[in-house]
Amino acid sequence: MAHMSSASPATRPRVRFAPSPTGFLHVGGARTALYNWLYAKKYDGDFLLRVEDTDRQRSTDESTRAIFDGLEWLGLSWDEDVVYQGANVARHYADAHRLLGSGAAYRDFTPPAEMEQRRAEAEARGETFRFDRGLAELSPEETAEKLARGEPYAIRFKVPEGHTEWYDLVHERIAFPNKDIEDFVILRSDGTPVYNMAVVSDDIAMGITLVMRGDDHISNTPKQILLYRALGAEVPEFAHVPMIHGTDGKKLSKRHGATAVGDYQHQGLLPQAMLNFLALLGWSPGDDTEVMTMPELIARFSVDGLHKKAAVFDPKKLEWMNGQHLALIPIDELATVVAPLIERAGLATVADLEARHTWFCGVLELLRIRARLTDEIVAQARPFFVDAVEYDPDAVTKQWRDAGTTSDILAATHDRLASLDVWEPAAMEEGLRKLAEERGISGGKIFQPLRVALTGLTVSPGIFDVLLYVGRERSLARIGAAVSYLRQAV
RNA sequence: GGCGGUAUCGUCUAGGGGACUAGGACACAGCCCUCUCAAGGCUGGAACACGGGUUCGAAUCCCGUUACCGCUACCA
Repeated sequence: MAHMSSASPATRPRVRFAPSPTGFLHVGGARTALYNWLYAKKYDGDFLLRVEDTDRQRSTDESTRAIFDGLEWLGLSWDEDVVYQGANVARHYADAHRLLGSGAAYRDFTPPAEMEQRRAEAEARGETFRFDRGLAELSPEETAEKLARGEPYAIRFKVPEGHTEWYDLVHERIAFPNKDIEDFVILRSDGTPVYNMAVVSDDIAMGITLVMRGDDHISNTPKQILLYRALGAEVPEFAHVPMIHGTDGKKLSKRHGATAVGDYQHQGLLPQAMLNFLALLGWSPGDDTEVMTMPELIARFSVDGLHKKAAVFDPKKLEWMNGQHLALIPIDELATVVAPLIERAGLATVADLEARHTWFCGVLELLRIRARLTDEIVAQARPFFVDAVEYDPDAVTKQWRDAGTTSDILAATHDRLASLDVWEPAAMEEGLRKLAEERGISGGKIFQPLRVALTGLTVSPGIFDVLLYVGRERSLARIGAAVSYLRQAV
């Protein structure tokens, strides 16, 4: 679409994210919010939040809270006050009546039950039900009569002849013949607004310049454009982004595992990794770049890179992405994120970690490269915090098979380390390699049993780093304890 | 059913007429590195849905078919 410049907006853009508070913040919603947020940041616009709570049956305060929490965790902060759609029903009502007054809409006295019956009958005959304006729109006399009798009525929009089209920022031109659009209800007979009416009324009031939302709204768009025009308002730009599917190609749902962003937060994901991953699910910078920080994402984001095709959510790649960000994040920042988790695991208090900040960061440096989730960091941090380790049975059978020779080697290892002048990796390695040479065994024959003695496990960071961060006293004590344990076992 | 949307490795994608024997990433397999595990490096298998056009030439443009998705409510 050469004639549309989607590269940058002419006026200060105002975009919005408009979730219904009927559940938790879904990854699909989070991504829509992200794209809107990115767009606002990129072009120095406003990112507004509107809670579409007009469905009183399904909307809950708990959901509203969960959506706020999710957005806050992700760092997708919004401008201005949150708009609650339910607070604007008076305006929606007034706008619907304005349309009635101008002749763009009409009263429909048909009881909902009758409409339903007609629909069912048509279906029973195997026909496609078509709404018949001729049956719904009454003459002025009939209308006046029913009005006088106080009969309830809904207000329907009178869809004009012709066709409705727009240049979607992701799909380019989309057109609908108006004959395929029924005269839709904009105000129910109980006086409450229907979705399309509320959305358009609110978007106009909020000064929204670009409506970026899921492509499940494509068929609502012509109705909304018609409403803008009938209301005499400027039609905003539209960008319909694709859906996110589960691994079976179906719309993402609970069956596909975690779909709420809160679940990922609790699984040990970094918000920037979640955002980076989500950004790439429906958008591409145009080259092979994948791992990006938020500033990079803002700099590179463009609606031109938005995709048309639904993407499948791959948790494996999300984890990989998190691993990349774990390696990228400034260590102090990581310490801030992990410290509360360490405390929750009962290993140390946040205050304690602050007091030993340098040491703590050193431990994190050791673990971050090996972990994909912050939870894994916490699990692997255990040996650095506890007083005595528990021996993993598998580790014992694998590395301590022969208790006699193992205890012998560990005892020698203990003495060699204890004789060191300085407690630092280079000296440790030199001493232990020399010991191995003297005994005519490989280094691994010393390092592996030692690893079990220090951590209780078969896997850990480099053994000299473990010795360094566990510290001289505790290391020697643990090795001694292992020797006793093995001698007792003999 | 009607209308609309979409269609490149298993998955995320690059590609916008010749640079494509189709590139990268995740996952998978092997190798290297190595005290274990990761990380990292290297290698490998793996895709243009199908059929017609347009063109000297199509993954790229057009049409159709198929498949999938969405909408079709006095839900949002």
